[in-house]
Amino acid sequence: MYKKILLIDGHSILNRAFYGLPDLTNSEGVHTGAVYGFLNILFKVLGEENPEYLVVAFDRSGPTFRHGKYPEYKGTRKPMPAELKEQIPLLKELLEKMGIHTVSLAGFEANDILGTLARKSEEKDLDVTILSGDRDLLQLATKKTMIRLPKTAKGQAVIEDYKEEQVQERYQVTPAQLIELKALMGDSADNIPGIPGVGEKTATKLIVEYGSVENAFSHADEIPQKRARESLKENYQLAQLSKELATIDTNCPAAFDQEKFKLGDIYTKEAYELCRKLEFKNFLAKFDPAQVSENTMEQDFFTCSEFGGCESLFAKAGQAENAGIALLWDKEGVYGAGVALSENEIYYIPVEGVVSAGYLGEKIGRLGETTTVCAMDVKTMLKCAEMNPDAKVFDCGIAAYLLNPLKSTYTYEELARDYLDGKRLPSKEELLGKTSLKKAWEEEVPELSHLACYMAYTALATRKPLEEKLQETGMWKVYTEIELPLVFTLDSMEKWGIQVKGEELKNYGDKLTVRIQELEKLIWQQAGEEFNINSPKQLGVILFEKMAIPGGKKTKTGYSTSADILEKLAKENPIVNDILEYRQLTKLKSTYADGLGAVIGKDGRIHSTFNQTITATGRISSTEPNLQNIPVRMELGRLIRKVFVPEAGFVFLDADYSQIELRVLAHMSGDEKLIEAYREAEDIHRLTASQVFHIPLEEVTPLQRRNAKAVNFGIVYGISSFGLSQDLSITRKEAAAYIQKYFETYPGIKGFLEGLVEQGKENGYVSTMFGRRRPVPELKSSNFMQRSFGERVAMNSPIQGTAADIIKIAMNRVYKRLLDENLRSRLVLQVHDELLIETWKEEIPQVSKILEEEMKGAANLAVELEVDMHQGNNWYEAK
DNA sequence: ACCCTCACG
DNA sequence: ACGTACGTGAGGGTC
Repeated sequence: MYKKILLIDGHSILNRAFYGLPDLTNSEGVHTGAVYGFLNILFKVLGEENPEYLVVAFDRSGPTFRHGKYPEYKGTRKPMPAELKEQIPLLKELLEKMGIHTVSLAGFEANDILGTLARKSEEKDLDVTILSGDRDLLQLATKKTMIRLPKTAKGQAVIEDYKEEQVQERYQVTPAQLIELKALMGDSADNIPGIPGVGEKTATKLIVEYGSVENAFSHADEIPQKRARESLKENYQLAQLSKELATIDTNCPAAFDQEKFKLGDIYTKEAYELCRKLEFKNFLAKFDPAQVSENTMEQDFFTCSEFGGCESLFAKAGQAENAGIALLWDKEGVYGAGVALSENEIYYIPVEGVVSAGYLGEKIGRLGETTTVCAMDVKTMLKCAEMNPDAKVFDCGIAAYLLNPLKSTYTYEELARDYLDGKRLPSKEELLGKTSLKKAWEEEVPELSHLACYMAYTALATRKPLEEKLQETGMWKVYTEIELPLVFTLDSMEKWGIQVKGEELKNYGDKLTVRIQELEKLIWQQAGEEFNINSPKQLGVILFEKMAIPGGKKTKTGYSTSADILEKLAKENPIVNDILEYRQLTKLKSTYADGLGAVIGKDGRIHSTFNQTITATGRISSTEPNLQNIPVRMELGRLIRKVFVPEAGFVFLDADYSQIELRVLAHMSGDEKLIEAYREAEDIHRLTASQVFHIPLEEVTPLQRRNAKAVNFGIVYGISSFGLSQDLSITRKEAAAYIQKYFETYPGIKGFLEGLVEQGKENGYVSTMFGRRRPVPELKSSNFMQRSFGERVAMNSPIQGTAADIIKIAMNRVYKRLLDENLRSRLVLQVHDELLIETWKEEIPQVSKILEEEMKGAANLAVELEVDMHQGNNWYEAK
């Protein structure tokens, strides 16, 4: 049994992986799909071959010796897409971290390196396997050298293997004669010229017969095919050149260093870290050889369970400048806390006896008076630990969100990896698996204490690097002046919640049910059978197949039955109308009547969660339940708002910004005409119509106003003629004409939006007025769709984000004034451009003033910020 | 787990 | 030629 060397054609395999797989990115927008695919193939082959030695060869940029012979060599190649190009250094880094030797050589292609190393390996009596996607390498096949070509056959990844024998079978010639074939045929991919009039069949015949180009030429007169005969005579020199170009140089100066090629342990810690960063979840297990315990900090963890110990721990913490705090809790209770004072003073405090949840909450709350409490999620902590809005806190989750708002989670192990030099900590799942906190606490699972300690440590340790990054990126002010105070504002809103009349909500739901059942019968009758109307699949079949309504396919999974499609069919098909009504009612019933009913607390109020680290633009979001999408546009749905009521003695004051995004656009673009328009207009859409269509204000028709409004929206969304045409049901041409007219009317807008795209391309991110950033990795995509999306995002995010910044500032100010002025009124909801205050009746004038002042004064724009305000005895009336 | 649909700004 | 408006969350169906 001979020892084996595996030689890999790096670019070729990466290339294959890139085009064969969907273009994956990790949550930071780094393209990783090709590297992932490369690893997949690598592991498969390593498993099958079990080589002693391994080398990956790469092409080098710049001309090779072949260009010296033929400058047009490979001249027709398309440039590599940016998503692929950026993965090359990534792959090299990964290979290096796996201890795999890579080679490239100026003036030579990877093929030459592979050929040279293959021959040298054979001389040392090694078996050789070459892994590549490039068939040119088949010329290297021998009895000891096998070429493996990964292929996709019927959707399945398979590898074709070629030794000398298989080449002969497949091509009827020896491996070396493949060069002769190529010399005659040429190769359009490499831009190697062939002999005109000679294709694969003729070339094969000639080489089978004569063995080489030279011999064929010397017997040219004997060639029966006239065209080939004359062409070869005429182009003999060209064929010789092509042969030189096609020949892999097996004597290039690639060093054979057996020691370096030796395959060691590729499952290194460094490789593991990189795989984590790239989010190759499927490979992590492979790379994770007991490194957790090697990297453990657990010797520095202490448990502090006695009352006296806890007292002195918090006393000590109170002297420190910073303390990392992690509270372990869920809806059922508080189980313990982690307290980190330094790298080797990390404590776990289980809830037990006098060390109760209340005790811990109070201690942590107090701590914030003297020491900066660093935590992963301060708002959640505030649910147990009471703190004033002026308490000293640092929220690592929010800091990390600002630095990259595109991630879906901000867990401590990710923060440790990203901000503590790749430090690898075990995740909650790794520590506890699917065990609940409660169960782990009851059974005194030691990993529960580790979890608390790791979290507390990370919160403490990441503070400094996070703060530095925020300073560097110019987001420190956004963090300290907007986001951090907002934690307390939102916490207060969540705690107050909003009162909901459960009885009335139920009645509303029951009324819906009556009508829903009527509609159901009606629809089934018309369809001629009973089916699940809620199933788009079944509905599609009924409408477009059984009833043969013309409307056609849309999605890849079947027929589209979305409202905008159905609306077009409603006129001629009564069933469609009923379906639309049915849809509307079931939505109201399930999501709102039933959905909201299920989350009314024992206090008769709904306590939504306002998430501060979700959106890409800086908006907040609302969950469990979502109170930011309560119906308003349709009257029937709007009625739901009547069940949202203030407590006795209070009324609702609702204040919303008027067209805040358009005003932000006017300000940020500095477009004089639009700014001027806002200064004089009471109806901006109407004025836009008048200016864009060059007609007097009084003559603007409702349709023209509607169109202008749609264009105004479109501009904010990152206009495209297609999107506008869809919205207005007009042709793209017409839509494009509107846009053009708009830009002519407001010349500053066009330049501004283009500038945003430019900035996005140059910096990789766009920014709001206050410095909040949004990365836009899609701008670099070579895919038209993705790039266009990136452009729209670059245009929209600064506008939406600035509006979000402004209302956040207003919320903080309103919240602070309500506190400072000792008012009973309280902020209860935010819906992006709207604030709802549960207002003590006697305080109405004062609260109105506060809302007006703080909302208008939140930002100083070239255009006034306008606020509409209403009051009422429920949310319906107040809107 | 993922898609479709639809509620909001 | 590509096949879209920007930002969310929830419920139901399907696999």
